[in-house]
Amino acid sequence: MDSTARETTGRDTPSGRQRILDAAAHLFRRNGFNRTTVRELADASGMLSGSLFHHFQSKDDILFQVMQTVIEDLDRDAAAAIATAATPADQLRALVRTQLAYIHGPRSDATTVLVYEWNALSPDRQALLLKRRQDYFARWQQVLDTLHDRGATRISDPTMLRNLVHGALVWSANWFDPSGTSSMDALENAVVSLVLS
Amino acid sequence: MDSTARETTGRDTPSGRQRILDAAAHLFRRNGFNRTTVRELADASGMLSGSLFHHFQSKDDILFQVMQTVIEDLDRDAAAAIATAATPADQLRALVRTQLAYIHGPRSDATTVLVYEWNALSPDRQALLLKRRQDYFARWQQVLDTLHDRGATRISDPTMLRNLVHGALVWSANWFDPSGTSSMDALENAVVSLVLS
DNA sequence: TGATACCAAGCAAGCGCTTGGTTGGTACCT
DNA sequence: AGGTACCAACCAAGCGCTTGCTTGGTATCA
Repeated sequence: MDSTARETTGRDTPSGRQRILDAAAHLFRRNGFNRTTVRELADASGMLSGSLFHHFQSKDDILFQVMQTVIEDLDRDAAAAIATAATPADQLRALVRTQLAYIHGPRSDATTVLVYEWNALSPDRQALLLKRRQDYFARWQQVLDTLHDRGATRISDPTMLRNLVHGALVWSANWFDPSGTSSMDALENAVVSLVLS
Repeated sequence: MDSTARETTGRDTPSGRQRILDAAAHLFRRNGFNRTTVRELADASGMLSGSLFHHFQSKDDILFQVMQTVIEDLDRDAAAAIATAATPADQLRALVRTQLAYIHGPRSDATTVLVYEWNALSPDRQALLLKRRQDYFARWQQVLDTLHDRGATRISDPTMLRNLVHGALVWSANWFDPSGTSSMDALENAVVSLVLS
């Protein structure tokens, strides 16, 4: 499901670079990119602020790396999940499950940062990530188009449906508690049944 | 629908205070609260930075006032919209329409700021707005509970449904263009049909 | 011996906010 | 009617602090 283990030197102790990325995802999510200072980030990574810039060019670059890693992994996992699904309905479910796993699983910090701190990233670096974003949305679009052609969706405009579902999914980061009363399966079922007629 | 005309001295020229609030909503939405400086805000309001603090205690206070105004108006308008609806299904439609009017209408800046800059507000000021937020959600909850009791919804958990729909609605600020090809009526219909079975 | 990873110290710029003062308008008193 | 007092709204300047980032050096290990 993920590839968190990359960028380490030993087998168990994350490298400085990875420690920074993990701490950044966590802090950027909780306090936002601009409210997080390089000193806080260095502190959480177990070093002094100046040492961050041995690993990254700038604070902006750290945000970019966090986002790039997660968007590439998400797109790859989504493609793999679709490939193993037999029917279009199963493909939809696979997409929903993959997205929910990113939003609420071990990569939740980086995923939430990707969605909600997008505007904090400098426009030129946004442009570098845009293609992957479009690729990912194109996978959704194709599945929903197919379902629509077969009359299986309850909304006539597949693009609008994709946007609405995407909103419902990413907003769940703000209210859904995976350890709470309702399970992630229940959430998955609810989202899928929103789409299908 | 709104009460934008308050806080003015003449009939057409907004007071300094209102100019600041309008500019703040616009800038906070486009650049975020923390990336907006008091100098930028003052410039957009036609005064120098120090003069802002004649009208407000702090930059934080400006954000608070923007949010408070819009949340109170939204809650009031939602209550009024429900009151004029005959059936629960009409009440749902009224809620959707009201929310969409705020997200994409003349109050879109302040509404988007309320949703997406919530965490930029200091916790003590968040607490001051929490009751209104809860009141607003309670209106949704009541309508969805009623629909659920009558078997009119397609998801068994009304609270989960409320959260999913809320996400779909607020996310539309990031993609929907009211002046584009698909109208706001189409969006309203899509959201309503997402809920009803 | 050279590369890697970090520390210690601090710089330049920009931040939110404060201060003291000016101005035009309104209310009151005689 | 004219003088006085007051006031909101703003300007001009800058203070104290934090910010992202740089620099020069040191320890470790290949």
